Amino acid sequence: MGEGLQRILDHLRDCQYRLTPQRRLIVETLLDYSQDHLSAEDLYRIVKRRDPAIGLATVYRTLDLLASLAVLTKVNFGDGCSRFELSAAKRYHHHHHLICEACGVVQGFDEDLLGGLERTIERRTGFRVHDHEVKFYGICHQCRQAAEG
Amino acid sequence: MGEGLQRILDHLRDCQYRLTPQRRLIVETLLDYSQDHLSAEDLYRIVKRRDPAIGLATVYRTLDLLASLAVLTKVNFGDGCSRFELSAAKRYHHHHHLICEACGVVQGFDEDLLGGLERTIERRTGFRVHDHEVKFYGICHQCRQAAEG
DNA sequence: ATGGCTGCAAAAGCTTTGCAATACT
DNA sequence: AGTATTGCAAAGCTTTTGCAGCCAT
Repeated sequence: MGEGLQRILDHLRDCQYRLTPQRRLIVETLLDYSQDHLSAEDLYRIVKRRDPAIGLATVYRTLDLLASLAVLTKVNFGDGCSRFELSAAKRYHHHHHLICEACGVVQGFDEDLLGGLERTIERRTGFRVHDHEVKFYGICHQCRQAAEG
Repeated sequence: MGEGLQRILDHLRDCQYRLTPQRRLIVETLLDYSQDHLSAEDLYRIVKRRDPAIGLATVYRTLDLLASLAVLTKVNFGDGCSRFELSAAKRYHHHHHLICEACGVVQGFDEDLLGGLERTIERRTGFRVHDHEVKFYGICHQCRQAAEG
């Protein structure tokens, strides 16, 4: 079993939540697809292959639970549904997204874009910033080649 | 009549769209509330006070139209609906958002945070970036005072 | 036994669509 | 006349909720 999986399951237990087979399966699947940004529906379709009895509501409830424990982060790419990513992916606030307006692919991008800026903002606006999120919209390499070729 | 209003109406006409009373009312209202981030429902409630016959579908269709003409930009603050802002507010890519996690207020914020970065990203990832958007999550001044006071 | 969790189905939002009626050019 | 546009209602989607039954402690 992966170390990340064990850590998440321990965290669930520490917070007094039960480790049901459904929750375990959902967390495992999320880790299997850690590079993607799955929607609830995506995840449901995948876990249903392994446990046909699972219900969509359970998937939603588990995603909410994991988000409330900060295991997952909800992200919205404007395609009509919420998508989720492992919070581990954005440690240090250096995780951002490149969104291709042609094919819709979302690519993670890790770089300290705004280090030190949060304090400047607090001084100027009175907002105490906890987190930030940058989305870049453009055209990915492949779509550009397809358009030119 | 405001200059901004005239410019938008001209733009509509230039693109071969009709200037119906409903569209005119919606654009006027959007300009009146240019500081806010209205949802379709918000806007519907406001314009309905001036024209009780207007339909919600017309509001949605007009918002889509204005967004497709780049007059408006759709933004999502994770509250379950799309909100809109005048694109004029984010000329130069220097318009960002501060979102208070306590009271939900959204404050615009204009500063060149990422100038010059888009080329760096293109060199490193192959993405040609057209636009970007930064959201800062934190606690606003008032909520902090309320918590401390 | 108690309380958490599940699956189903229904309901709730937000948004889109089909269509007949209407208004504009 | 011809076509874009409207308003209504219905449908579509994602997400949430109520509830009876189930499972773990």
